[in-house]
Amino acid sequence: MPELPEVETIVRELNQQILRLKITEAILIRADMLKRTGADQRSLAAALDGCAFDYVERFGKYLLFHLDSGGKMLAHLGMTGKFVYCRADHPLDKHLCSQVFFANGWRLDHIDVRRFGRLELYDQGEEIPTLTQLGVDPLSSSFNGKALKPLIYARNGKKRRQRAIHTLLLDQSLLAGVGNIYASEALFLAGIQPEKSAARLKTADLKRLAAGLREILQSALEYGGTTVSDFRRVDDKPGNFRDRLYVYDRTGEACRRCQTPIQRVRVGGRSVFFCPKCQK
DNA sequence: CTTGTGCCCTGCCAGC
DNA sequence: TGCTGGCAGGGCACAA
Repeated sequence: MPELPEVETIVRELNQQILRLKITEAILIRADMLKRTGADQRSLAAALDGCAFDYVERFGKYLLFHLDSGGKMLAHLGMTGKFVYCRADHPLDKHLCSQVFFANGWRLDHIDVRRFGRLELYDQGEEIPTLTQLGVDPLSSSFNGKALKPLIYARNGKKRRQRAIHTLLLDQSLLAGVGNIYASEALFLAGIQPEKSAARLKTADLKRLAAGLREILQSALEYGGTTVSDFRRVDDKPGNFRDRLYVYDRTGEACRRCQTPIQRVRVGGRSVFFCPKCQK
């Protein structure tokens, strides 16, 4: 599942490979992937044909493609989405959702098995509400323990949140880009039990949690992201961070720090992994 | 406002 | 062997 490091990996690769290439044709194959009202099968071609991408940006787990027309294409990869840049005659994937053909004889495929992902088109100057609602980005320079305070205090006032800290880490309006894998990993690095109520966290816990988030996201990025099953880079190759995970998907395996078997629990309907000895 | 639930969708796997 | 049911999950709509 593409989270912050995986999306950042893709964005960097796209910026190296597809900028300023003239788009000869864009085809929407799965019309239901284009989510905004009024969008139909022809909308993608209408927005992209004859243009070129100026640059691609990441906001949390979203990719924002800037067109030289001033228009923008917002993409989310959901659970199983990927962008693959390949020669125009490369075989078609069974789960192809859209294609962008370039004048250099290559194409960019958007492929998504479960179709939890989405594309949205925006005109020049149009506001993108999806992005303005996102919380702080854990790789931004200003990110620290203080930036995590919205996780433990309700939006208006001093009332403390009672929910499990793991659940709050997944809330994109509080913290943008963290998903199930890195929430588990960061809580391990911070030594915090994932079911612990946010109300019981202290300033020192938030400081360790912020440091843990930065560390795990930064190192995952250096390894091109984590592939559990579906994530692929733009060249269709997997990321290399899976072997370095501390707890995620390691039920029963030895903790890398104390050898205690890693446990799996359900928190807020999600599978969460932790070391019962290292995390309190 | 907060919090919880079910839905979207397909591949995979256990069980018969 | 081949079918079936359950499970997985990010984001969103909706309910309480």
